[in-house]
Amino acid sequence: MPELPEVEAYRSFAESAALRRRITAVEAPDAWFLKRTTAEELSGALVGRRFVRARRRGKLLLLDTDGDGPVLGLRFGMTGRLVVDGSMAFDTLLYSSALAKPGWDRFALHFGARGRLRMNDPRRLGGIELEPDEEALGPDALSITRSQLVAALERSAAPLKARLLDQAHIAGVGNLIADEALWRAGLSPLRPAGRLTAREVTRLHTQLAATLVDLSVRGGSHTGDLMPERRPGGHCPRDGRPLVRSTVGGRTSWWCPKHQH
DNA sequence: ATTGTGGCCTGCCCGC
DNA sequence: TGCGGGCAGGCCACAA
Repeated sequence: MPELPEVEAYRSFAESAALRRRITAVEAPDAWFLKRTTAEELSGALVGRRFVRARRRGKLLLLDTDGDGPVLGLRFGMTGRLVVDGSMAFDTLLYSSALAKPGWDRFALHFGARGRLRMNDPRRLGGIELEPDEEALGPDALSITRSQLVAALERSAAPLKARLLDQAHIAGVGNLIADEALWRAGLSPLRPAGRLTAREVTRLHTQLAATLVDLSVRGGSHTGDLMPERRPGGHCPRDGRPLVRSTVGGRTSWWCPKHQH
């Protein structure tokens, strides 16, 4: 499930492997995968150009093209992988087969005869977009400031976790990282987002940043301390209490009833 | 605008 | 051995 750490790895990989190469062809066999665009439009917009920069905002990977070319936006959904010249940024992805079967290639750009950038996505939940609306996303979770976090939470009656998952307010937090950060911060996912104390906001800000850095270093959003216990019968790794499971913000959520309030 | 719900997509895993 | 159901979740459309 690509969350922020995975997409950041894809960005870094694209930056090292896909820039300054001439795009010679667009291969878009799956029209479903193209959002608000077509194979013809993509071909006309991209062939002959080169990527000059790889950026990321939340879970959206952005590839800038040279000249007055467009921005290409890549979304990975839950199972999407980035493959360049046969190499993947991550070899394994939870909830996704370890194999990147060729039949799951949904989109590719050719760099001459041999080079290729591919998106391999078994479940087709990702997609490709030209000129995505970057401003529709909130500040990136990795660099969000405390005051930006306050702004994202204040006056919201939604459950805290639902707000954290709302990409329009904070970009990049997915289900696993939300559970991990709330567990570390000792905050219940059910707390009304706008009712945190100043001290609690500070704790959340600190622990969200620590979670993102930790999981990136460890190798992905499924490497959190809570993760192994995020299952029926699981216990809090901190104090041993049976974890509670319920749906919050439309997502399966696990948290500790003892230390998360 | 806010908040909640359901559906999309498909592979995998479990129980029968 | 095959089959059906449930589940995973990022994102979007839609409702109130």
